[in-house]
Amino acid sequence: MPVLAERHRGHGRDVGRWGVWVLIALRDRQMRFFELRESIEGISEKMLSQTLRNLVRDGLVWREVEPTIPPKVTYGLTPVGQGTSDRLASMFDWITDNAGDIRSTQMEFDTANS
Amino acid sequence: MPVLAERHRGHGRDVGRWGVWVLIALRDRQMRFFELRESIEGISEKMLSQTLRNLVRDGLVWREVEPTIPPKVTYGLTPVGQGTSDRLASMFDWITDNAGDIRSTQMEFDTANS
DNA sequence: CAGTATCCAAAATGATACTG
DNA sequence: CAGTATCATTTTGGATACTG
Repeated sequence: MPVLAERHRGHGRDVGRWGVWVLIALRDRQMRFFELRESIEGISEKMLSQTLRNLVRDGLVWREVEPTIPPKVTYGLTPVGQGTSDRLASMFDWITDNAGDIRSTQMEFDTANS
Repeated sequence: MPVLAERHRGHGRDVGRWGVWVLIALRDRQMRFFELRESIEGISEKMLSQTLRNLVRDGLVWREVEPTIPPKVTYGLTPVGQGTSDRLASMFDWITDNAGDIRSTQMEFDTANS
């Protein structure tokens, strides 16, 4: 999903297939890096790190470091990120609520085209 | 963006980076294939065709063929697709309205990290 | 703990040509 | 007009090892 509704290269940035899940994960509460890694099934450290960097750059997520040893790094939603996440969640809820419809349509489609 | 809020392979389907733009484009009115191609800047026929097939499969978009020569094929949003598109648009509007914030955050970020 | 670096595999996309 | 087929390329992601 692109941040900034622009398709032209140079502006905006794509948060990739993982960005939406990070935004959703942070909706309930702020989290440490490892908590995000554990709560987002299937994400690698590399992709989580990369996705977070882009979201921070875009101002949707903030990052706070406690320079202890070992360090603690916490992430959370900024106001803009919160609004984005809320609207994203609304869309997900809509899709989930209509999952029955979607599934049967998919099955009909796959049956018709096999 | 995944259709069906599931990350596990086998279910849901990814409408890719173009799906959101198709959903947005069809928000105002139904369109023919070539109209979509012209209104979505940068999309190739291949990707448009592929994206539309997935959206139809997912029941977010309907497809109607007039078997004339040459054929006319029209696409539009189903009720589920309309709801999805509305919520997507709401998120885009939010991001657009906050583009100023986002841009300055990006610039600060890029300055700080160069 | 929270990353980065490197290398490789896989998937998505683009360009071009072609068809009913 | 509305696609599909094929191939090249770009992009993305995963595995692994390493570091402050």
